[in-house]
Amino acid sequence: MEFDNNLPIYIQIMYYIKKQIVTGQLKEGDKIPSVRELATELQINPNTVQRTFQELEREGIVETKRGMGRYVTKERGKIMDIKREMSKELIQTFLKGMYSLGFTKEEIINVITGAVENNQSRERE
Amino acid sequence: MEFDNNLPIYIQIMYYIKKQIVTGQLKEGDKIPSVRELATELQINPNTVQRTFQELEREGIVETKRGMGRYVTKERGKIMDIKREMSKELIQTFLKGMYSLGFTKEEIINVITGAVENNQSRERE
Amino acid sequence: MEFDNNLPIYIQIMYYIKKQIVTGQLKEGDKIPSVRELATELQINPNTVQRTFQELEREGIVETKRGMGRYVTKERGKIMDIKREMSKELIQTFLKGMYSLGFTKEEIINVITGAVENNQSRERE
Amino acid sequence: MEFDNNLPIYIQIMYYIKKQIVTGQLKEGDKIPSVRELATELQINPNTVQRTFQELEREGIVETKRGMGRYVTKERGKIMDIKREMSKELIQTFLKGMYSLGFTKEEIINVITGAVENNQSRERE
DNA sequence: GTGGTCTAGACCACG
DNA sequence: GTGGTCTAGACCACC
Repeated sequence: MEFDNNLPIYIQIMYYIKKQIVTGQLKEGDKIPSVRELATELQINPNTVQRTFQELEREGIVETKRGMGRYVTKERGKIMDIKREMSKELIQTFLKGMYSLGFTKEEIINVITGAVENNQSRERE
Repeated sequence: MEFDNNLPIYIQIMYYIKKQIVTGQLKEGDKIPSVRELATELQINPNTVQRTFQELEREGIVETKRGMGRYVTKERGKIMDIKREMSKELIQTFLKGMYSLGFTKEEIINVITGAVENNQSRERE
Repeated sequence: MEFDNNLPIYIQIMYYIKKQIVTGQLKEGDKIPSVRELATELQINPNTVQRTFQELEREGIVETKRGMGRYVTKERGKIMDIKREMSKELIQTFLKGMYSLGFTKEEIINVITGAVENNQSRERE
Repeated sequence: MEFDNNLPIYIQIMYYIKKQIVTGQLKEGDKIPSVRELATELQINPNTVQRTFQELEREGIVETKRGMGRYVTKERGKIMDIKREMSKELIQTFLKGMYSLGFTKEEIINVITGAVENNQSRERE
């Protein structure tokens, strides 16, 4: 995994894990890797991983069982929430940006339809 | 103008000016405000404005005439490039995000069409 | 290190570091001094050093690892590029100047051969 | 004539005129253009031209005859001095740079011989 | 007037 | 500890 220098690493890992949950690669109740494991795997400072997990816990996505590791929350609703929330933010950022560049509604729909059909930006990283 | 605390001020001003150029509020060859002018207008430090302008110049959007101020580049092509580039980046970020959340092409088109028609995120700022 | 008043300090430090890389005093992957270190060592303001490093980074010569310092790029090719680029620029400036003074090719070769053998300008700084 | 943004315009014009003198396009005693003429021709501020001429006068290359305009000095020695001085500076800058990049004497001669024969950097601007 | 550079010192997020 | 950003204020060269 490569990191984007403009974003805090711990945020990027959060996204990484959230995506795994949302797309089902990590299911409800699954154990997630330990701090040390993930740190050596991603070649980063354990403190950074620690911070990632703290944030995920704060959001209620991950739960700690003392001495047994960390687990994805079992609440299905929570997981759906994440997906909805993340997509909503993506959409808003996108639309706000396009509007401020002067694109009209029609243009936006056209441009997205075109991009999706040309499979654009599916590759890359 | 209000600033978002999560993004460097100089980046936000860059966007602000780029948008003005892209949407035609600033035309090719127009003089842009001096460092000191903009600094007092936006209530920020001249150094911060200076940095903004340096970046814009590096991108070839703005040109400096020694002792006479700064001007929007006269190359029309450059301006079109900026618009294309900015929208392309928005689209890629959006699509990449949606795909990685597991959305299909059809879902993406649907969700955007819906959002656009409900006028979402048009207000704000 | 002494600074020439006619050239921005940050440019002079850039050259200084580039030379160290090109001549092998700094090798690929080496850690370079932190902003604060170099600032106190050179008796200049940290902001000035910061600017130097930003420029070097923009040129791809130096890479930042968040919270861990900056490192010379590991790409050997890049380093060779720098040397080639720097010498090419020296040569072009020199030749262009000599030609525009009306020197012929033979005269230029003669004058350089002579100068080199008399060890000119080897001393100084 | 195009100007390099990194060098003061008045310096660039000084070089421009000196070259014309050294290469014989302007001969001893020739009248040089008036401030106004040169300013409109080069599309720059008359103050800038004025400053150019002041500097040239300070160096004894140009003489003012009140009400009659400015003239290239009639002293041949002076003109030879300029050429020698300008070339000497070019050579020193060049050699100092190459040495500090780690080039040896032989390499410098080789590289210059090669460059001269390939007619490099003769074109451009 | 303009932009370019520099200093001094501060605060913050990150690892 | 690290780098990134910002403020405040200064000085300079240039036009």
